Amino acid sequence: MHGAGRIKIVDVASEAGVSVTTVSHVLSGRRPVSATTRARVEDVIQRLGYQADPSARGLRTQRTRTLGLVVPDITNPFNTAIAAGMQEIALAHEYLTVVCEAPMDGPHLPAVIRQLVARRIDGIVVGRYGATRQDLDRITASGSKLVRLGGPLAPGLGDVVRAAETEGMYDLVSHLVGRGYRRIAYIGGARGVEPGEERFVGYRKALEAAGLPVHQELVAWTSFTREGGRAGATAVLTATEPPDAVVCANDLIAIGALDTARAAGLRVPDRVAITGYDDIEAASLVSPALTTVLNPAREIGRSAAQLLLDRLEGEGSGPAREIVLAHRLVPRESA
Amino acid sequence: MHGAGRIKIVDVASEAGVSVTTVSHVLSGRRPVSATTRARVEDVIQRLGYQADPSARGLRTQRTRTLGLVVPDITNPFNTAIAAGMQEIALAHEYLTVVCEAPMDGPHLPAVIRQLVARRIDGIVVGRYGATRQDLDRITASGSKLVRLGGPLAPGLGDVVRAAETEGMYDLVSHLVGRGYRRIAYIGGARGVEPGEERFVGYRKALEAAGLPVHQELVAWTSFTREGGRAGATAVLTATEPPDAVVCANDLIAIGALDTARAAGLRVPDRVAITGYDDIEAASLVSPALTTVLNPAREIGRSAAQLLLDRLEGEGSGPAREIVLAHRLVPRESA
DNA sequence: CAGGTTATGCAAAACGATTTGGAGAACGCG
DNA sequence: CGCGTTCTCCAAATCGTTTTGCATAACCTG
Repeated sequence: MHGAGRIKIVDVASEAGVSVTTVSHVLSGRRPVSATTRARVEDVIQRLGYQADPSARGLRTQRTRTLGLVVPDITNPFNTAIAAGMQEIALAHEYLTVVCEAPMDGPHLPAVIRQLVARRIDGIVVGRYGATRQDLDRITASGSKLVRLGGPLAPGLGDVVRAAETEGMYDLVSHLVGRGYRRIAYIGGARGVEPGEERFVGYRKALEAAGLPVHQELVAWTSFTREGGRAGATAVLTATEPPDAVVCANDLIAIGALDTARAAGLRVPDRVAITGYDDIEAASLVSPALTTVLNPAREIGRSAAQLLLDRLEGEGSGPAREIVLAHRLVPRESA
Repeated sequence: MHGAGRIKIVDVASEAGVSVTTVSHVLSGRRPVSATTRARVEDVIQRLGYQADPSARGLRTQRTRTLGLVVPDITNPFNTAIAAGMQEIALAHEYLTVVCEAPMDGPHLPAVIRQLVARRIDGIVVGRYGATRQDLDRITASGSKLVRLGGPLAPGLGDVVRAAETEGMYDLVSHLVGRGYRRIAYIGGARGVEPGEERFVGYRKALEAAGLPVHQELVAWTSFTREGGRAGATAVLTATEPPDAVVCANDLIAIGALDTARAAGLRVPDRVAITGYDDIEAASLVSPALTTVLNPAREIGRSAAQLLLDRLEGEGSGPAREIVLAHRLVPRESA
């Protein structure tokens, strides 16, 4: 019924003919143990399948060997790819990863952070959204290590991992220029939303570098949805001198733009090229398949976990660090 | 730095002028406490923001107040929707949810299960895939509660939650019949894979019920991919007497079938209707948008968590239970 | 071989909660 | 008023580790 006789460290000790102290030391390596003793103990551990009780260990060490990830939407594949990356690194170090959903609407974030802190989660990765200074402070004040996904690098707010949005868009637009496109329009999502702004900067810089002007009538701001893409595309495609390419701030917008182009009878990419950003699954499933840019989400997760583990296993303090990861261009049919 | 002075139960006790025992009792309600004392203690708890240390509590109670979900692919939105549903219920009971990825290839599953069991996770939900009897036994033997997503209801193997695949497909095909389609083809994924087989049964039964024959030349078996859909559609659409509708075992197959139809110049749904199954995000993004069936993943997660909590908080034993959830037809443009 | 290191292992004290056997107070009843 | 019940609350034991102060044993070094 109730796990009958789960073996404990004293069982291992007596079976191996040593004290529990010694077993603990071969486990942690905090004090030297002779090679022969160590071998005997390890053999017994193996044979009995001993695993330290995490609660007992946690009580003593004040550590849970657990990493947390907080995201606004757990069903978004980006976020889960980040989680998968974290788990990959964490499991190798015998850490568990818990991913928590804290939707943007309402005060979910503080509540979830409180939960994680109360649980003594060793390291917490906070996704990119409205985390207040107070929320983040609560994490660091509790002794948990913090990594943010994006945002400025500030002392006392943990390390940062982010993707090179600006550079990714720069590469994409340069790619289009290289393929001969000259009048390149831009459809952005809502103004002022961080990743979107950075992408727009990349767009401007790429045009600049190619000696092309930024036509005001060729940039439209809408929302990060398919509907927004439709609206933006109508605006941009009806310009007095229409564009030969439309780059969109994300894939959903691009799919909307595809709708408008199809409705208008414009063949893609022959008459007009359309590109997305993020490489969501649907990007490769629509037709023509979208040329887009891949967000290195899994790699972001790996890096974040590694940063946390460095702080936890190695020196806890030290200056805040930032890791910037490159995006990857994914050329497909739509350009 | 290190959480400075986290308050413990003795702090609460002294502040409230009672013993720690009393505080514990008002927390657990295992022994009566006078109304006035209870009020005073609860007030102090509130004011000081006391939260019991989970390790200490876990050490004593042998419980972690944590639920686990094991899935083959964490980036699959189905699986994360299940996780979201679990978390919704779990959080309300102050339980945490951890979701672990154990890919199908290789012996990941036993390793992950070992991890969870070693961590004393109170309840574990195992997704639908090759879990051996031995894997599952390890869970129940450890004292953790088990819920499986699909599979037969067997004593000693925990409770089961599953979606009504057969009925879902039955409804879909009946829907087509109701709209006047008569020669309805079927493209299945690999033979012998459980959910696929059940869906095929639903297809057969629906035709039967409508008094329509199952034409052998109108059913094709391929793989659960877009490529499979293309191949299956070519086979089925070139039958001597072509179908007026093609139902596919999942959305990816349907998207592939859409490709073939488009390539052959067959307008959808005018010349031929095409339907999917699962309602992945892309189903609504392709054009024409796919008529499909929604897998109640979030609801599955909720039910699974509820089953576990029932066992954990209420009576632990009792006969194995099974919850079957209905699918929901999502009519869109492709039919 | 004396004296000083270094290796090795033990016993006991934490860690912070829950739970149990009782002690003392309050109360009802004859 | 005496006695038994019921309310309250307390002190102490317990959960399974890690860690620290010591006691040996083993090993150099001159």
